[in-house]
Amino acid sequence: MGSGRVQPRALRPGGRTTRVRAQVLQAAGDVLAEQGFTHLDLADVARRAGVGKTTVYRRWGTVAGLVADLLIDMAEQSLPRTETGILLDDLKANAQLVRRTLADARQGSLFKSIIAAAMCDARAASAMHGFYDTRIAEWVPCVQQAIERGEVPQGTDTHKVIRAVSAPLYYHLLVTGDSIDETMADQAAQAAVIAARAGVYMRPGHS
Amino acid sequence: MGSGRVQPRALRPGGRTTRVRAQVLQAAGDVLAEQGFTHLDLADVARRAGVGKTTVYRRWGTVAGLVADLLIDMAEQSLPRTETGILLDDLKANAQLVRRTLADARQGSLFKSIIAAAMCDARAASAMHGFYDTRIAEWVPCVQQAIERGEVPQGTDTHKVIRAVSAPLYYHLLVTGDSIDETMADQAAQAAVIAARAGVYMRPGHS
DNA sequence: CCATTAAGGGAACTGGAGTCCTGTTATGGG
DNA sequence: CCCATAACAGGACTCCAGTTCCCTTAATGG
Repeated sequence: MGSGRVQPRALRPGGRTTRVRAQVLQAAGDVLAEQGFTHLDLADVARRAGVGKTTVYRRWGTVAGLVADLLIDMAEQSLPRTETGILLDDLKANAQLVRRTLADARQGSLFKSIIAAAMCDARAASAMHGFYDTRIAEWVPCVQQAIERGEVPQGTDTHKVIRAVSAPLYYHLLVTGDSIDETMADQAAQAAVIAARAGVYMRPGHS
Repeated sequence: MGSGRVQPRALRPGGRTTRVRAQVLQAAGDVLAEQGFTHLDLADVARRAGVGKTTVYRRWGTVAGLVADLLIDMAEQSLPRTETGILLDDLKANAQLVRRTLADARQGSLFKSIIAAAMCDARAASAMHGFYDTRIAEWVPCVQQAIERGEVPQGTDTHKVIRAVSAPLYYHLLVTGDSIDETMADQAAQAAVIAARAGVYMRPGHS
């Protein structure tokens, strides 16, 4: 092929491309929060973002693809984590953070839309799994430290403990529509700690 | 208005109407399980049900409306409940029932689609809440009996205990796509019992 | 049985989501 | 500073989900 140096891919992440992505993701988040998953058409997103409709279709293709990219973006924006030195208090802080997120008008609606997308499309689903993996991993050290302090038994599955905190809150969102009160969030943390102490969340292969 | 007796509503629940509903709901469930929420168009449902497209649009109108009616139908089909006399065993049975439902190819996909619908539409959401209310209420007596036996403290919120069993299973479905193993279901039951015994799920106003 | 009228069926119509084509902008290398 | 081209913008086009209109079927009451 003569001089055909196969350029592996000459992407242009500079200026405009990045700006367009930011604008589109912002608009997509707005629409998802305001109108919901089913009312999201890409033309509308493009209009709000002040961007050509073709661009959105070319780069993201489908609603689910857009949600997937939005989740990747969200996962990168890490939230600060408290560290009190007492497992219960750390988990209460986590539970309250989740509660506030789901209670917030914009964030709450946005998460509902994201869940809807994940239930409909495999790509959006795995993006969401990645998002939660990231968020859960941020809080795992709390449990790890509790193990080292002897608060919970050796061989405890740290991820399971963190998941046990959020689970009742998300489930509540699912089965009853109403928002989660602070008491319930604290209860979720308490239940997680008590079960972890009792050795319910042991990794397989530990006594 | 002369002879205008205002007939409150002269519905015809006989033969055909009921049959059409059953056929349409069956088809709707099939499509939701096979194709998912986003790929559900009412014309396709009508074709599968062997029913006129207009009929489906007239009676149910939207995808969400169809899901709502499907949930009402599902809530009516009650499932048998075991009663062992030991709270942990009862809740393990419940957890395994939920696990099997979500693990089943058809049922699992169907539930994902239903959740998607509920996250998009208020009517579908309240239908789903009603469905879960029914299902949870069926298992509440297990906890009530445990209170009477003294297994868990007086003043325990029975509904919260039942919800605590399902919560980790649904959350797992959400956060990681993979199916739920039997160990995890048992753990969910164990955690619920331990937390309930410790008095985490007390109704407000009890010591 | 027959009359009445809910309820269903068929087919043409329509609006907007998604695609395609063509021209324009601005990024990055030299 | 300039060229090559990645990436964007605009508008015409297509196709089908959802609507509308009108006719047919069959449930109900007497």
